[in-house]
Amino acid sequence: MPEKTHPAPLRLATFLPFRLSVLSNAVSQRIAELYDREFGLSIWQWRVMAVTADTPGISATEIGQRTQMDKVAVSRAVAGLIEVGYLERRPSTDDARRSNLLLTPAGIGIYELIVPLALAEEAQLVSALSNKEQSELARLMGKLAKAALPERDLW
Amino acid sequence: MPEKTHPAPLRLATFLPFRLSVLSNAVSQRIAELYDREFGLSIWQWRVMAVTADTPGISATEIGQRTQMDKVAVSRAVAGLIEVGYLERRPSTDDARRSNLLLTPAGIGIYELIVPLALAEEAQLVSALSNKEQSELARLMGKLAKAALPERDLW
DNA sequence: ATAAGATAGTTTCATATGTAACCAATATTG
DNA sequence: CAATATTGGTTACATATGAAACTATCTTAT
Repeated sequence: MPEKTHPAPLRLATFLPFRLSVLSNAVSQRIAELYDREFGLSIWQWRVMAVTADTPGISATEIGQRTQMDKVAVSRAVAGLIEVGYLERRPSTDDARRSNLLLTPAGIGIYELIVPLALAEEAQLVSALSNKEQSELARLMGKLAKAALPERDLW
Repeated sequence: MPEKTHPAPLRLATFLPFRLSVLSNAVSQRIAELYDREFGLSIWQWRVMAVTADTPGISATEIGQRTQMDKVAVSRAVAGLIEVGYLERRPSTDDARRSNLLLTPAGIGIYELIVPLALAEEAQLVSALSNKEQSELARLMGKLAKAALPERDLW
């Protein structure tokens, strides 16, 4: 006689999507608070600054790809940064739809202020892990990311 | 003569908070779409159902603790679930402020439909990892979580 | 050269979300 | 046993966010 089939167990606390979400939220919130409190920046604005610092003259679309932000979010973040004078928009000469985006000197100043704080925050976070564990985590996350969004290739 | 001090490098693509956020969002979005498309449920409603299934008679506050949702989010998710008939609210006899929450038979039915799908989604996600890698990931995430939110203890 | 897409980016609108104010009930304190 | 503080939970309001519509420019095909 067959056993009664038990419904498969699902404990939220061990369910990967849940754990990932909670962990990510906790981390994001911590650093978001830092950016906001100290510099009045949203996380989105910070991301835009980071890629723009890395690639001056980048376009909004490219920013979207690099940061995984949709174009509306990019548009808003860019507008806000221009508003406060951290970003400059230059019309592209060869395509009038595009703009080339650059950090202003003020933006660069802020950026260089934030970077060490952000890295320190990250360092504190991962300080619970050994170096080997850190790189292992990075590797596993990479694999997961590939499984979760095979279309886009990120890292 | 001292070297010019270079600003510390920060590449978004290797910055843990960023990677975590992108990965978590990608995963959450996939499963959110599943819950919504097939059952008209939000992720928050699903979480509430999951812990209520696990602990019938649970209170809203306890749900908040177990799911890391704030009380407003819990309130709204509960209201929605009652609305569609998946959840029942019973006034607690010993404390008139509390309610005891239970899945209705309909709610249980839906829950048992969702569980295998959710587990399958998770399984597909982690299928890129060996068993050893999976448990290692879980372990490392646990450590990180402890570092990121030492106050609350989750897992 | 021109019509029919496609692309870059912004604006609009509807919904989701978080914070603070709030109500009711219980617990605490003098 | 009042007065006060605390807790469980909801409501109201202000802001954030995403989808779709829109504008302007560029590309492609005829």
